Amino acid sequence: MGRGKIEIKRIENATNRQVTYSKRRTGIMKKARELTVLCDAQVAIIMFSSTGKYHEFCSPSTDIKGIFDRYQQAIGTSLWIEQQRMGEDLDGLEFDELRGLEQNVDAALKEYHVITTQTETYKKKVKHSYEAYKTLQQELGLREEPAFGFVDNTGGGWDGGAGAGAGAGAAADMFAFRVVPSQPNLHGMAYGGNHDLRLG
Amino acid sequence: MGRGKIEIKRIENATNRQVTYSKRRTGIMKKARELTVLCDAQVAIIMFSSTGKYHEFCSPSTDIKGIFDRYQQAIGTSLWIEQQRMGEDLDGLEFDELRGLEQNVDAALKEYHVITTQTETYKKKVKHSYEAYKTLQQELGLREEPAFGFVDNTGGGWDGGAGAGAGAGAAADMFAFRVVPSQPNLHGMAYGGNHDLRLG
DNA sequence: AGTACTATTTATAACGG
DNA sequence: TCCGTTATAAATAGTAC
Repeated sequence: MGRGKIEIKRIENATNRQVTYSKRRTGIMKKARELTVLCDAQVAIIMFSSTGKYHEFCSPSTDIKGIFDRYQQAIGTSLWIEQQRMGEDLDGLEFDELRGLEQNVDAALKEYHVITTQTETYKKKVKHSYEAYKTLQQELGLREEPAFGFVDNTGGGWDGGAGAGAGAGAAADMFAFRVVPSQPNLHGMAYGGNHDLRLG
Repeated sequence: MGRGKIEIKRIENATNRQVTYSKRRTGIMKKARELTVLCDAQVAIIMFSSTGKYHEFCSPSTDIKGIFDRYQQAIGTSLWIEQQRMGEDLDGLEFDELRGLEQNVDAALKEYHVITTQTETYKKKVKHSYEAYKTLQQELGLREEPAFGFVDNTGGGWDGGAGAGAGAGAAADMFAFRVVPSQPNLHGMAYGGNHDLRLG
């Protein structure tokens, strides 16, 4: 699709690589959007360029987290079935332990969510500001259709996923962010609280 | 791109919709693969058809979970910075509480991981069987290049993500699966264990 | 880092097993 | 539902701004 045919192998020239990345990223995002509309499908795409910038696409009426959750559940269900089969050869103890721990973790997540709520209020303010800014930016001449979750971190700001329904989705994001181990911004910060989680 | 131009709107005929989904899914997956090779990018794609079937693509040397984690971290870092800024208007208490809870949840995850290890052994066996099967299938005539994480749940089986480096990644998947709320297969199963998580 | 311009290559809609 | 064929629409490599 171009003046000449190209081999599918790493483009060594960094500039050309970046240009091709931009063009093809746009193409894939468009295809994804068409697929969701034509075929009533849910699609989530995350991309990181070789320079570390990320871009995303997400079907309307949901967000990346929502689709990833659904994916985990789809994978998890078959995993669990496999494990049940294998469990026939085991004494079943570790599954009981897993279930017990799951209850504890779930309870922890609930408490975590409650405490996060207050912070959510402020998070939403940032998000709404950013979205207002994005809307304005679009009205000033961008042809790209709204109502889709394109995101460009070049703006240095917030997740601009337009389809994301604020509320619970935002809270879930917050948690997922928290659980990521070794969150760099936490280092060197004093902790004075004293929450003792005793669950179950 | 076809005998006639089509409007980008939902295809009402279910059969045609499914056919178009299959064709265009293949096209997007191919484009994604080319992008990863040409531009040295990381790409993760999750799709759900209108009938609920899922398909995925993932760059080599990682898995969907890994890319999603990176995405969360990329999003999360800017979130955290925003929150630090907003924190100047607050007394900082909820951040301390969050940090404390994070420590507890992290500790819970560690213990969870330990107990999961035993089960991992069996999970890997399933995975390796599946990969062996896939390899054989490819050698028997499929032209599709290996070394990419295409997955088709139609096979009713395991995540075929070839690039996934077993070990820790698999454990992380296991946890994520567990934490998904309302995991249907857990209902109606007795729990006899008694793990009391007391952390911090 | 976009945008615009084409000659080409590629994807795919419609149709037939 | 999936595979092959073919005319056509779309994407894009190369290029210059």
